[in-house]
Amino acid sequence: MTPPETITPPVRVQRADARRNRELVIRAARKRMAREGLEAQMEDIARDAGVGVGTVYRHFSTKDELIEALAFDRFERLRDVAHAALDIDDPGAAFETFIRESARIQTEDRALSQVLTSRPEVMQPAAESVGMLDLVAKVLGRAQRAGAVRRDARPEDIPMLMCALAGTFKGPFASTDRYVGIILDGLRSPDARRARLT
Amino acid sequence: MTPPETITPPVRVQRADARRNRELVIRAARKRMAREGLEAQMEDIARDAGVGVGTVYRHFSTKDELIEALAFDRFERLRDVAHAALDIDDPGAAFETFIRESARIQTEDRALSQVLTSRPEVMQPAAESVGMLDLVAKVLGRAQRAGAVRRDARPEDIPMLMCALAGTFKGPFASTDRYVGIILDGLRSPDARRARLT
DNA sequence: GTACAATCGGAACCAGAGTTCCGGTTCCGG
DNA sequence: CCGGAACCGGAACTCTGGTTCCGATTGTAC
Repeated sequence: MTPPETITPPVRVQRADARRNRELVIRAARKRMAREGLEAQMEDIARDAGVGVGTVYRHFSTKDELIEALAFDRFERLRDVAHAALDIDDPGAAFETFIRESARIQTEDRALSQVLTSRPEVMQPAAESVGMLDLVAKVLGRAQRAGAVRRDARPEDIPMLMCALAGTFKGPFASTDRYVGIILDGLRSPDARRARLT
Repeated sequence: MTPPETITPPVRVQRADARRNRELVIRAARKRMAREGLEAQMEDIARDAGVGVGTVYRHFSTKDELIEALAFDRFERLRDVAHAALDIDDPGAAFETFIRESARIQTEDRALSQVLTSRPEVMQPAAESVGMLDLVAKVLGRAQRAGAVRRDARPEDIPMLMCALAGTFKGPFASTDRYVGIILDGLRSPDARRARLT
């Protein structure tokens, strides 16, 4: 029997500078990609983070892996938004808040909207990891039962429509709020829409 | 005075094979790009057309130029759709037809939707060359005056919303018709929507 | 039929962006 | 403090895909 104390814990604790640099890289990547989208360059990200490209690759062995990490991160935020919506009493208002808030998050992050529209292989696992579809189904179902949203809307429609909105942010004069409003009206149940006008 | 007959007409008539090849290239490019989007490769296009890359470049001195040519082409089709819509008597139906038909055209051509969502510098001249905005304004205005479409919709919204739809075609289970329907409902005037339900 | 200019084909070239590599540096346990 | 493993930086490499070049070919005017 080897004495127990010689068994080094298999999880090597990361060196402090490594941990710090990883954080710097993530922060820089988030900022760059929010502005420039997925085509932001590794070189630039590294420079912003104040490290060399090599360091970036030590932490994320590939650009896609970095993108994926950021995507997961964003979806956690979306999950929080959904949870917050579920805390709102009025189901219709909850739904609207959820949609508007998610749209805002996308507006602020070009990379996210690109992942949504053209990287299903990245988006799906990220969405799944936070149980996004279930959450959406909850928010939507509640609004439908309350008669605020049309019956024939399906949970999968929501991400799809978010994708759709994602496309519009680049246009010369896109006022996303207007489009969100139009889509919300399109999603409303006829009754709800009529009620809104009084 | 030089004898008039020696003055060669400045417009050199293109050789027959050149004209034919140009057509082949365009056709091949259209097909490839409809399927694969803007990232379709010159090499592949050339192969499909049965010519060498050099030949492609003789006719379109750059990939962007080729893309532009195809875009112009597509916009001509959209213009025709708009004209056809203007021939429909019922303004509301005309509007709906126009939207649905344009959406269909986009569904069938990935490159077009990519140009719409991420190449304003290509799209704008193309749209302008066929007077797209005016046409849209006409179709929309008529529907609005007839009370079929909400008053606060603006002509620029339409291309924007088309852009939006363009984003959704790639998703795993996108039934574009549903989304077009939702957006149409969102665009309808409350009266029109109510009337629809009876 | 001939000549010559336009055209063609595709190998070679080039630029950009991701990725690798390794000598130098830094943290950390003893 | 010291030794060495972990980590860093960034020059160099690679791979991809657009673009160029030029000898061979082909259409057309005479």
